[in-house]
Parts: sequence; structure tokens; C-alpha cells
Amino acid sequence: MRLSRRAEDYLRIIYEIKRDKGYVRIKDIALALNVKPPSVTEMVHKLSKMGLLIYEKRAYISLTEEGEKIARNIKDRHEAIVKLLEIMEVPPEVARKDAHRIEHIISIETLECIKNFVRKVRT
Amino acid sequence: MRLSRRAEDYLRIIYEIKRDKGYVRIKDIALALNVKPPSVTEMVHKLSKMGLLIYEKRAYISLTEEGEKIARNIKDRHEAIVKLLEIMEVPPEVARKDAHRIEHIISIETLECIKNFVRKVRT
DNA sequence: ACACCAATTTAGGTTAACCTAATTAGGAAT
DNA sequence: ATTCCTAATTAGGTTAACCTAAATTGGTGT
Repeated sequence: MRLSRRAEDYLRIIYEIKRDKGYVRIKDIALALNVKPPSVTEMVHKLSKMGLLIYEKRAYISLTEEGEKIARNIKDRHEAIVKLLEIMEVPPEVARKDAHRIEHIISIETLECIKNFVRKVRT
Repeated sequence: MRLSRRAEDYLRIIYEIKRDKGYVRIKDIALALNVKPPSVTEMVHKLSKMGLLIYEKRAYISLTEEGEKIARNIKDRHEAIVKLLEIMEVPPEVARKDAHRIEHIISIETLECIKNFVRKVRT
């Protein structure tokens, strides 16, 4: 079954917090996504049930292989879009913000075209 | 108050149906957006309360100035994005589909940059 | 005038994602 | 051992956008 945009956000943020901080807790996610802890608990349970992360009550959170794969895929999309927006001279903070929204919704085909385009122009 | 993405979809579709067909009814919108009539009735009431369209029970639907302005703005965004994707050699149907999602979420700044870029490259 | 039909509305769900307020758990400090 | 604090959970809403099933309406044909 297809993941919701929001679920993808959670996975990406968990991946980034892990990378930057070494461990991930409910609070960190809530802070990063600007939501309240109960919302995080709820989503984390859902993702856990889907086999995308491991979570035991009041413990640290870690992504499964599957979950990490998805998170990295989203980041990949993100980076391609940011580069594209940079080429178009969008100011960096705006580019980051917009990329975070666009990353969830473009098709694979479009993503590939963007990557090619960036590669070509970038020489 | 800010419009939801979905509300923008309704406005754009109403605008297009009006242009192509001359009049707009609940059924037409339901068909175009692939939702059931009760959902349309509900949203149309909401948009009517917001002053974006005129609707009396079982009558035709028409946009107000304000509503039409928004609808045209969305279409404007759409076209800019489609052109951009075309430059990147995204197949037309894919471009249209992705543009419909992207049009709702990019910032004005990014939109302006896209327009400039398209203008520049297009020469 | 009546009966029928297609379009619409009403009534009453569902789901995803959020929230607040109140409770519980576990670790640190006295 | 008790207290305290922070983090997390539970319980119980809310909102937006959808749905199905049933009732209503307005126009058409006889």
C-alpha cells in the first residue's frame, strides 16, 4: 500500500535525526516536524506496524531496511529538486522549503528527467 | 484565510468547465474531479460561503470575481510548470499530471523564477 | 394530472492527521 | 525510599475531505 506524504516526512526526518544526533526519540520528531508528541506516537505506531521502523514503548526509534530505503529515496528526490531550483536562481531557503513539498509528489519519470537536466546543465 | 489545495482544484475545474461547456453543474465537477456528487455539494457550499462562487440549490454554478482570480492564478502556475517540465523533456501527459500537483504548492518566489527561466531558455 | 427519471441534497458514516488535558513511567537528586 | 521532572502515553476531541444509502425535486412525456 502507498505511503502518505506525511508518513514520508516522518521517515525522512527520522533518518536525518539519526544521522545528526545518533539516536531518535518521539520528542525530537515532534520538534522537527512541529507537531505535538501524541501525534508522533500515533504515526510511529503506524509506521511500526507497516514494518518501516522499530519502536518499543519509551525506547529509541530506528528505521528498518525498508524504511531507510524509502527515507533515502525521498532525500534523493529532495536533492535533485534543490539543484534544479538553484539553477533557476531560487533563493536557497525558499528552494529548500519548496523542495520539501515537491519531493513527495513528482513522478519517477519527472524525477529522472530533472536529474538528467541537472547533470547536463551542471557541466 | 488560506485556501486548501483541494479547494483550489475545485475552483480551477469550475473555471475550465465553464470555459469549455458554458455552464457548470454539480455532476460535471464530480466527474472531472472523480469524486461523488455529495462531496461536491459540500465543497461548493463552503466556497460559496467564502464568496468565491455563487450557488443556489439545484442551479448553475458561477465563480465570483475573486474566485475567478484565484482559478486563473492556479492555471497560470500550471502553465509555467508545464513549460518548465517540457524543457526538461518530461513527456507531456506526465508533465500535465505532475504540474497539477505542483501548481498548488510552490511559493510565489519560485514561480517567478520558473517564469524567468522559461522565458530565458525559450529564446 | 401523474408518474417517472436524473440530478441533487440530506443524513449519517469513515479516515488521516492533528490537538489538549490528564495520566504514567523511569531516571536523577536529595 | 521518596520526590520530582521530563518524556511518553492514553483518552477523547476536531477538521477536512471523502463515502454510501435514502429522500427530494423539477422537468419531461403521456
